Amino acid sequence: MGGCSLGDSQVMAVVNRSIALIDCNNFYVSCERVFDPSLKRKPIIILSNNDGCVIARSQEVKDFGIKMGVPWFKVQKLARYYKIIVFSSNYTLYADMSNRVMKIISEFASNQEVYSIDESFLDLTGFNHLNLTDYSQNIRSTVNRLVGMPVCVGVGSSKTLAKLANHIAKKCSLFDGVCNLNEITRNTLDVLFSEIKVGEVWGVGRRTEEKLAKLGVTTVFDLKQSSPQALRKQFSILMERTVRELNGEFCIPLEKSNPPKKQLVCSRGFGNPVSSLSELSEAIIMYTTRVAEKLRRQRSMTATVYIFIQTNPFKKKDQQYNPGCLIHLASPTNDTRILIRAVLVGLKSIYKPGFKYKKAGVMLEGLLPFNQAQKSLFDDKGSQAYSENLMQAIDTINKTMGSGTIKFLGEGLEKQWEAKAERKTRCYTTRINEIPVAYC
DNA sequence: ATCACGGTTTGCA
DNA sequence: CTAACGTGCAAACCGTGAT
Repeated sequence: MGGCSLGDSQVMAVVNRSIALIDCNNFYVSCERVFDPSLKRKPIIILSNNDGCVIARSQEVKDFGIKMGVPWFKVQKLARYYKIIVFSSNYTLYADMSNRVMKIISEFASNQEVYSIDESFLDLTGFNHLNLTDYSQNIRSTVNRLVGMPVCVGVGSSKTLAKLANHIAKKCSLFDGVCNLNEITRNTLDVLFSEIKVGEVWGVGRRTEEKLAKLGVTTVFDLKQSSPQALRKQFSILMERTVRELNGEFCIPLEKSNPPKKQLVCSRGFGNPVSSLSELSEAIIMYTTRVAEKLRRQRSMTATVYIFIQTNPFKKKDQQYNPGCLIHLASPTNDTRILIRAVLVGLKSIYKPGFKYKKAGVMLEGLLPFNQAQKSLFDDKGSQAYSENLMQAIDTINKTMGSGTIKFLGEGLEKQWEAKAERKTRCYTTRINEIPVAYC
């Protein structure tokens, strides 16, 4: 905090924060467009895993009124009518593009929180001598020039306001991609906020919006004028914070970008329903392998594994059966082989023939840092070291030669159950054999 | 009363 | 021809039994 050099002065100036939220426009769609510019200005849809739901849409598709998250089969005809171009999601490509974008953004401030695959907060407090609107325009053009990714920037004195500002920047072309709420007058702000539905506020979901409506709170302005104390009683501490943040109070600090996860999951629906124990085992082994890789990447150990299998809840006529099984391991591990042994025992205990299973998953809970993992009394130091070296070697080979180069026994090669991805583009940036010839 | 706990709900991207 | 509906987190909330 500047201006505090008056020695014994206890009065600290309350610095008005400047938080920016940089959010990519139609992120998945924009990733595809970077590698095929002919897709620009064309209507594009990206499908979720298993080609199940619509999870990203270009502006043209939003204008057609196709909603986020709708099952693909419900809009397939409409999509054909509008000549919409459809892709399966290519997470490898999107993750790599995200890393590039975040790296560039990180150069614009010392404190960055990567909030999601396409969003990042920056703390621009202390940059107030600059024109932050210009500075934000600079961020936009730099990201666009270096990786071809269009982004919008919202600036406010709290994370909640930065989010809201970003929403405004995206909706009103008047703002030219940057909305800085800190340089808008109080009266204009009130008008602006009374035109935005309260559901747009970060932390207010569908249920909370309904509940707020019953109290007569329907716009952002209404929520901003509400009493934080009163709302805390009816909702929770989160709602109190949200109201305070709307009024410019900085309550929710920026967090570390990659805190180790407390829980790791790998779950997936099947391309075709599965009934046999052998096929379920293959799927569960593959998910266990993936989740164990995540575990080692964040240098953690786990003492429990939870597995589940599920029938299709949308098929009301089918008999439903959704069992799960929590397994406590003798001592914390990150060894894929130990985890596989455990989950197979668990799977056998819950499996029943005669059901059409649609989805399965593996979950690791109560994770602890590798160096804190309490080794069990009878643990043999030699086998511990062997296990660590083996896993490290496998991870390195799979990382450099391509994931799946080394597999664990039982994952299967046929994989009849594997999810559908019939319209996937190439991994342009991460797989040498998928780079288009023209780029070589 | 209060706590720890586990399962459920909510929200987010 | 028909049927076809994601994944991965965190945290609050809430009922329960134990103390």
